[in-house]
Amino acid sequence: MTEPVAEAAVGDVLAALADPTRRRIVGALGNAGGATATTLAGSLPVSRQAVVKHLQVLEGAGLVEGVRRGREVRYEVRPDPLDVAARWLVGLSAAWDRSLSALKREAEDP
Amino acid sequence: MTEPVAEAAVGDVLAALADPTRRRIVGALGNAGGATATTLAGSLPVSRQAVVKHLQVLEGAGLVEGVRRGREVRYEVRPDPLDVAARWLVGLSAAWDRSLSALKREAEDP
DNA sequence: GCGATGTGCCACTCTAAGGTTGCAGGTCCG
DNA sequence: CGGACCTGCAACCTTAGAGTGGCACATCGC
Repeated sequence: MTEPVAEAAVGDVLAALADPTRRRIVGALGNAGGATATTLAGSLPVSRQAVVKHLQVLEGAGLVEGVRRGREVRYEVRPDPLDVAARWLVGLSAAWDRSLSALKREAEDP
Repeated sequence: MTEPVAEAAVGDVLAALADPTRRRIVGALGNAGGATATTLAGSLPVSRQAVVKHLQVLEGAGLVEGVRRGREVRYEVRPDPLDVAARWLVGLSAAWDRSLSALKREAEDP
């Protein structure tokens, strides 16, 4: 029985990406190649502090990382946890497919 | 610019899978090949009604489907939305990698 | 028919997540 | 130095969601 990935870490990533605002944040961070919380708040319908909270959640999931540069904090994207979560989803899907085909076999050939 | 998948549907799947109890439910449903809410509640630390609510959320995301058979409702797993969500994650990861390598190029070769 | 079993729905509680405002503390620049 | 700018922290509000209990209704087996 292979234990592929840490389930809790995947849970953190899924929970982080479950929020629409956070998905917009990671999207903006992705194609801008990094930004500050203040800048992000400018193109979002929420306040700077709300963005900061979201960035902390994302950082907790390992999806972004803040780097202090002078008086500002630049947040960058960190793709590794995404790969882990994607692999987990694919693995689950494969397990389901196996289970479903097994059921089908059993139903058609008792 | 390809718009690969419906963002809202992916959000539903991620939100559904963000809850640990729901992950346990889909796991149990996966390797059991279907079960009823009452049966599931037997192997979970929550009540039957809580399981029913979770199953409704999962059904709303298209991850499971309930089939009535007599007086009981058997819930089965539906892997398609999982694939969609997995593809979305992979696509996002790829976009980030592109963005990161572009930044790196720019930094090393101005 | 009748009891046992399973489901559906309603009202209710409680906690945590998302959001806001206000203020204090660093940091850059004229 | 002193103002302008950005961040960090704390208190607070509001609502969605996770969970429970209770009761009515349908269905199977005897």
